[in-house]
Amino acid sequence: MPEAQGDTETTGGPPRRTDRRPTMTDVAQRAGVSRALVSLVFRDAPGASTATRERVFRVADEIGYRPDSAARMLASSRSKVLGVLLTVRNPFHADMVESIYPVAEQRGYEILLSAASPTRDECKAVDALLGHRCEGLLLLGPTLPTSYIAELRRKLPVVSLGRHFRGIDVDSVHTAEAKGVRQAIAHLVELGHRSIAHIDGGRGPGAAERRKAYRAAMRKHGLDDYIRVLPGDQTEESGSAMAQVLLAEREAMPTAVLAGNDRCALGLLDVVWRAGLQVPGDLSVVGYDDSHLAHLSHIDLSTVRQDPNRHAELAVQCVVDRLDGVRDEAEEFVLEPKLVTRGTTGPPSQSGIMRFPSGDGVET
Amino acid sequence: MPEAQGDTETTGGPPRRTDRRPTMTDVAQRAGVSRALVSLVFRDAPGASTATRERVFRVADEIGYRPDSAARMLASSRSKVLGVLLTVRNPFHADMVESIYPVAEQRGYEILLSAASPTRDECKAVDALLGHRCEGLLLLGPTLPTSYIAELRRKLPVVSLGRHFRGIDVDSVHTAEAKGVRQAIAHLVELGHRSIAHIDGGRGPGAAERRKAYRAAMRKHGLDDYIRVLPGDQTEESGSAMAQVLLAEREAMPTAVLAGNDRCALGLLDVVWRAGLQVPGDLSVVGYDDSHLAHLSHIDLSTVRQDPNRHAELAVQCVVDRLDGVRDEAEEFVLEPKLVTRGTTGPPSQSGIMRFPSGDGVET
DNA sequence: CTTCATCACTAGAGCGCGCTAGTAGAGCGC
DNA sequence: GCGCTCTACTAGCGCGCTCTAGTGATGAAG
Repeated sequence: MPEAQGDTETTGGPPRRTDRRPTMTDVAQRAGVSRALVSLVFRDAPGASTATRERVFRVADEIGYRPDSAARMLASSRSKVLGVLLTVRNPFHADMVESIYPVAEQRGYEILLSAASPTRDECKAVDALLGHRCEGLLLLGPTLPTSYIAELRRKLPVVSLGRHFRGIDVDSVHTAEAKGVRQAIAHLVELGHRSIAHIDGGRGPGAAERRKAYRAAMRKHGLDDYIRVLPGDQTEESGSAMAQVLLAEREAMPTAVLAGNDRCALGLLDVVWRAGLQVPGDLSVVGYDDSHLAHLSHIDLSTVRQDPNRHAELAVQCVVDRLDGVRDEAEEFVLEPKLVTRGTTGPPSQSGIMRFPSGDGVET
Repeated sequence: MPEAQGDTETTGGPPRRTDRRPTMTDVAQRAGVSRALVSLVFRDAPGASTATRERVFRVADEIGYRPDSAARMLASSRSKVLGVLLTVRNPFHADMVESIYPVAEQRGYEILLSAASPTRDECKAVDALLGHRCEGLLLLGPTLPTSYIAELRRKLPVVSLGRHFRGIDVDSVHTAEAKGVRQAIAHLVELGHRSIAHIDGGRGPGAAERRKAYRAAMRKHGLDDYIRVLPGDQTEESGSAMAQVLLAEREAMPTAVLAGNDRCALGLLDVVWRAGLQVPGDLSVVGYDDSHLAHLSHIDLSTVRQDPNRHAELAVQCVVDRLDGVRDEAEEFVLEPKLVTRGTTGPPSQSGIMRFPSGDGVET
């Protein structure tokens, strides 16, 4: 049977798909040049006159030609694609993704997203990226084991955002967690807080460092006795659960909490607000990340800013440099965090319940 | 300078990247069969003995072979890839993405994610997907103009989730918005509410229908005089902004609010809780979507459930059917919404005075 | 015996592009 | 005329795979 491959004018063919996608050959024919020339033009390579260049673009536009990235990457054995592993529910990841797109584009790379979720583990998500010929991988707060990352790294450049892997040849971009935590604690202490608890981030990126830094900072301020790490996991759930725990303590409750991240802080805030406490009067709360949730006006969360844009920039540059063979040894970019004081921190209330027994060694 | 590129067998090549990726030919050679046979095995096509099949898989595993999807889609002119357009910040989209992955996989399709954001409009995101040879498109709550969608549809099967486009040959999967709204209003009325406001979703998916249904439902219950649509846009911001507006009204404040979606409800709740009001006593709140945010234990939001899993299933099936040529005319899948009553709805408190205990807890 | 179907496998032509090597023609100096 | 360079273009191979059209080997039917 004759198979009329519908082109510009439909030919009432079999119940097949829509129009055949135009190829470079179509453009070449219509523009009266060779296929190679069209290729030149689309790669923005030298060797075509301005007039021809324009004509080619015009014709391409007319017939709706769009370079086929599959063929392109096959032929060039360069895909110009970077894979991004993210957790789809994480707002800070969302922030970074938004920053990654423009940076990658500027460097001439496309971005492929692959989401990990409860039902789709990170390995699987990474596999999908590899199958699509990514040249490099940006892993957002990966929880993959070090050995797996090392294995990955043998295949392609990998950069981990928000988590540093020591001992293996993998680049990383993360914040100087300790510094951020120190700033947060210093801020709270300056406001007059002494009983400052920390909700831990569990196995989450940066959690271990934050925990450690919290303890150190508290000690530095002579608040050893107030050190209190509550278990958590960087989700709203853990924030609200810990809020319940704290509320149950009433008078013994800390006057400030450093949450494991913004999500955790939000969970906590919701419960605290709901219980009728004043923030920051009855409880000051500091988050971590400064994800877009934090600066919603009604939340107005004091938090430690991790610049997603800068993360993105460095990470993309990292991978691209590796691909260009500019660099050979692992690099660790440590970004300066910055405490952003908003509305959830303030002096502990003077008028309410006296939380601290005055005159037993605690300075005021 | 000599560049020892540590791989298994160094070939002192140019300062190139890591190990060459193994190809089908490598597997074939090592397994002592033809390339075509390996192809057969990996496509799970008939024509290979079980023994050979196993051997091929074993060898492939040994050398770390992974089919190259670029080459595959080029050769087959079937990419087996579906593109998903999402807004990376939208939690309901996150829910749907999570559901789409397994469903697509089961149908033998891969998923490519492309995120729209304030700095990357939907057109651009769609373009990226097209460049990657997606065979079909799932658009999550698209805000693209109808004409653009129609144009897209001429190139490939498209299904819109959460929004219906009338008059064009595009499939859609969405909830019977009116029904959900009716359930919500009926629930509130039954609890004794009369003054029920609605925060509008602006141009968001389903917003127009919900608005209309809200008005109709209120009228049905004889509450014409209480009809009140507050402007909004399905974000936390609009929820909190409207909460401020309502709080300022004190005694005149409605006793219940139907928010444009869950995010909006959350923004509203935060402000209301913070102001010291009791939910649901002083104000009942109903969301829309039942995104994962809604059932966080501390939020415990009454909301109208839109089943993301079912959305995903139908949408994928929709596109796949089109690709298989099973169907030819546009189809509209309307899903049953289901009111989920949780902790944010209850009878209104008897006296309006109760709602503002101290008389100056709220700034105006 | 021949014929034919079936099974297990192979040869080889593309898919749409990138890219190297090459060509035609113009311009220029001698 | 010659050779030379430079610009503007083209021919055609091959990236890693799929897929049609085969090939030989085996066994059953005639």
